[in-house]
Amino acid sequence: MKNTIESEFVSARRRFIRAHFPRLNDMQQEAVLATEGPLLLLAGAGSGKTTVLISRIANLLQFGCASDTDETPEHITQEDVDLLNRLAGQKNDPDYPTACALAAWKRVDPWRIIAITFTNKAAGEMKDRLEMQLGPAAADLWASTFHSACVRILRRDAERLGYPSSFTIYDTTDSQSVMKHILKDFNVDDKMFPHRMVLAEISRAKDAGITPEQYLQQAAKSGDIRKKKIGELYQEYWKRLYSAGAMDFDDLIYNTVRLLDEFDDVRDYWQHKFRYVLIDEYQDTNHLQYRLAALLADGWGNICVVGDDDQSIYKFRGATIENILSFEEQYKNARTIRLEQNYRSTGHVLNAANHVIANNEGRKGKTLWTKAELGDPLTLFVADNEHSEAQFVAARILEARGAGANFRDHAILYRMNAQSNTLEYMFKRNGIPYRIIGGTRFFDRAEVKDVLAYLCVVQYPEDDLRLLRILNNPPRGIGAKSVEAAQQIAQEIGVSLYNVLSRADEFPALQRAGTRMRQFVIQMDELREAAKTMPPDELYDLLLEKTGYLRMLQEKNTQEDTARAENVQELRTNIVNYMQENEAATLAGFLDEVALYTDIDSYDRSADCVTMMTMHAAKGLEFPTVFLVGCEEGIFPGTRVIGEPEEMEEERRLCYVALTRAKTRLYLTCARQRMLFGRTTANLRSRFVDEIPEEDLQVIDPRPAPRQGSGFGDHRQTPARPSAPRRPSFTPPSASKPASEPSFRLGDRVRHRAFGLGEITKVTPMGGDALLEVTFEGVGLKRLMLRAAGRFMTKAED
DNA sequence: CGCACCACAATTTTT
DNA sequence: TTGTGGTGCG
Repeated sequence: MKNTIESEFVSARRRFIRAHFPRLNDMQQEAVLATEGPLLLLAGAGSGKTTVLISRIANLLQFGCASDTDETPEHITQEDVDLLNRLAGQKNDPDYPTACALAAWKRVDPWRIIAITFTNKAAGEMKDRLEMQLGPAAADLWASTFHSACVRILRRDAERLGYPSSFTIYDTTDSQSVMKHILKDFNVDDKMFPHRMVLAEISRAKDAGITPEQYLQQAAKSGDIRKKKIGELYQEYWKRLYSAGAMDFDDLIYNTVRLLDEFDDVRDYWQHKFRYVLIDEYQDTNHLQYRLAALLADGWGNICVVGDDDQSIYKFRGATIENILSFEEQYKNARTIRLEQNYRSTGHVLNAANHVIANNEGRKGKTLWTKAELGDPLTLFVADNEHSEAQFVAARILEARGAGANFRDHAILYRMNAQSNTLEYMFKRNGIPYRIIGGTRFFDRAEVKDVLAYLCVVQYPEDDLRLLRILNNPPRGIGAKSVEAAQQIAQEIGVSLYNVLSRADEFPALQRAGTRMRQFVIQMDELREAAKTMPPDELYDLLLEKTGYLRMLQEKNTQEDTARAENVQELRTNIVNYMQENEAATLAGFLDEVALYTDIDSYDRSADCVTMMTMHAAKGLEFPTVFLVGCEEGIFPGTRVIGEPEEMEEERRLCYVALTRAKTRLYLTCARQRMLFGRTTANLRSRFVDEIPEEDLQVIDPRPAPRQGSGFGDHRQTPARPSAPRRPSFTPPSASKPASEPSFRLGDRVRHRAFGLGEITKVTPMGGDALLEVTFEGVGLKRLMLRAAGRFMTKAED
């Protein structure tokens, strides 16, 4: 380019825009300014990735492609250049808006940007932050998950593929349920073809873009009997979902890709619409998602993917690290920017994480660094068993709390959900408030699924799966036999089950329950009629009332059913919330939202609770103090990955993710002996712990092993011993109390390390231990177990 | 048809 | 150890 006033203007403009984002570091600014063409952003943990994404979008909206083009307005003057130079970063200057207008070039309309994230929560946060920075314009921007973006695209054109535009979404359990039925109907042994395995294979096939027919062809060619069978199951699965007007999670992506692939006008429409495509967490995309991203971005070629190959932990779900590793090959003109400065953790934490991940082979390679201080070294606590491990964690938390920290500053991460039990138990005894993320999700609970199934059937009666779920629930005298007969008929004459039920009197085979079936249909039809005019919340009330579902729970009157009834009520709250957030709230919209909703979305950091979750669930979160429990060979890394180098690398990445969640304090714990699934095992400490440099790790071992190196024999599995001796604090009633344990009585004034001064208001002896109710000043009532909490409490002298 | 009892298996799971 | 799913009986 000529060295004229134009080129001066271009560089001044770039400087000006750069200065518009003063709080970003150089690399972050580069990432924000590089708007055009393919961009790979390798963003390490805690490197301010989200801030960059937000700023990038802000840049597009405010300045368009100005920071990344040589194009200029006509008739540039020296004054223009001077203005930009003078006002760079001077946001308070009255002329600043003028300068901004001068700098802007081809500003982007918000609806031309699509930002895809992996969780609703991430999408929601992005939207919130954008709205905060940019005002209402952000509302028109697509910030959503892959799946909800696909639902939006499909709702518009699913009919092209033969699906009703009102298709329902099957979640994992729904898919499993369909597959189980298929296996039964096909007389296939669940042992030879476990439903989960078949579904995984189908998922893989869809990921590779293989239809059932293609799959069967391939199977025939290879002569593989097993493959042939799976092909048949795949075909039937496809057929059933298709005729139920349903898509599973994979279908949402798969069908969107098909839609864009096969229909030029549809592809043109979306490609033209989305001028800038952003994909977050790119390391976790699968092949299908990669294709979708490419299809969406192909129009303008402006695709920015953000990810961290070291944080890829979802290979088992089909994510392929290849997408990120080969991005530069896929897009020859791609630029790559690395964000390696970490703003989250202290030096020791980062150092440990860097060293652990350095043991992996298949990575792009990057090293996080920080300006922060070294901080405290990590602590490894070697516990005798899982109880003393939990005790250690509880003690540290109470200590910190006593020193002014909040419970919410602490997170406990474990490899598998089963590990949470012991911790929960210990926290309950010590009155530590906690919250568990994951495990059985709210929307996975039977009663919630039941009521949702009712809503689904109201919305779309052809949904056989949901219909079967509710048909005799609450019991209506429509037994398995009658249902089976009706299904048979439905299959024979090729109509939906609902259709058969609605004219059950026509079929002699259904005379037993025919009347009851028709009653049911009448009831559902009334609800469907009501649904046309009634708002979702009222419809919900009517449904509970009419179907007698709530009544059934209330009448049983057991503790469990009361909880279930509460959950059913809780779902109503969800409906009301949904209605408040969406002006044009419809039942269909609510069901969409629910289908794509997960637990982690509802994680709210405001409550003062310790957070417990799996390491997987912790991705993207951060906490001042993190406990990584169960750092043992056989648990983390798990038995299954030992001896599998690739799997081990994924496990190590998981470790990297876990370590980098911590801001300042990081505790690792392992137990010499642990009972899991009713088995007691002795495990070596995790190899990942050994990969942490000595200077970053302080080991606390209250009982160092008396003899060492006696070989593997010490660590092999031992059979369960139900009456194995336990730690003193858990001794059965017969054992004598340690003399040091103080005795507390009703009315005693006490001082607790974490909760401060209080008075014992109730003492309930319980099997050698005692449940204390203590009213603490400023904290309120806490229920504590004497044995567990006693060590944190002294009698207060008045 | 509904309930109770017993065998069996149990990484991780953004959608 | 815990939860779930299948079978058999009342």
